[in-house]
Amino acid sequence: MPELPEVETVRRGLQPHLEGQRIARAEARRPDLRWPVPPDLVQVLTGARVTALRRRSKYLLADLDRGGTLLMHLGMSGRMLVEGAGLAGFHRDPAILPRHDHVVLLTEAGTTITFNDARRFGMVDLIREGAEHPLLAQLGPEPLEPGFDAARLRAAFAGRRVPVKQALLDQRIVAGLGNIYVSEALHRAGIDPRRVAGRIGAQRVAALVGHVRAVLAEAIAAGGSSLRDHRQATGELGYFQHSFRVYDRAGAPCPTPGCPGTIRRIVQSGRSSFYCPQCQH
DNA sequence: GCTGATACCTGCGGGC
DNA sequence: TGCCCGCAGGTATCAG
Repeated sequence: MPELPEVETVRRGLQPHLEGQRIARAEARRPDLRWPVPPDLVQVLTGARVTALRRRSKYLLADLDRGGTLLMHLGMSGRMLVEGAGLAGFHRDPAILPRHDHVVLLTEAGTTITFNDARRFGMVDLIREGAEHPLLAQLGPEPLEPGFDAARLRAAFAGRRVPVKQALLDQRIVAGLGNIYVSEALHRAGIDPRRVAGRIGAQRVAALVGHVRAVLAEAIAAGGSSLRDHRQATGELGYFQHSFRVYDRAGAPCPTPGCPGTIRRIVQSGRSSFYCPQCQH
């Protein structure tokens, strides 16, 4: 499910309920996620106060006052549900099955925070104090921060013979992009997703950087995209899917003014790409 | 080192 | 109505 905008939306929804709160009780109900939940997770979390809730790429990181960090990834179908005190009026979607509640945290304020993931592609792990987690070690720059610029992206593309679509999905090149926003950014930039990454000119790479930033910022402002699974932490829907120009719009007219093209779906590396053959080159 | 294919797991929608 | 198949927002691993 979630790409950077969805994870950031979840983080913002969770922040007031988790940051500064002490975890009164923790439960690890199902340890066999993509990577096994650490056997001491409950012991480490119980009684710890969350000092900060951060995001890095598509990962959520909750720093603990006793040292170490709780690391979470939502995979493709993961959700964070917030229920309990002060949330009157929130009703859990009955389609979210309790049997997929894998990790449950109860804060001292009486709020329950549940990691639910039907497909179990998500993960929950601990970063020990002073250690670096291997999943974070090789991540590229955050696309909304100054470290992501045209020079750096061009250098990362240099010599790469893979299609630009695939290169942008490589989290070592830029962290946080996924299938939806890569298609959207490439359409805005007028770049064919099949174009070889290392053969895109400097000007077009610079434009691409701007479009990546813009599409992510707009999606965050809209609360992310709600397709099959994504909900904000409070259960609300994001609405950026209504702004998709190409994603999941195969057969529709290209939205670029004056373009006579029709959006096409192709498969690259086993995943759908959507683009306009008329205005993306 | 780079690239493409595959696997992981479950739910949903479309076609028959 | 029920069954089967393909597809889905991610990422690590393996073979070539």
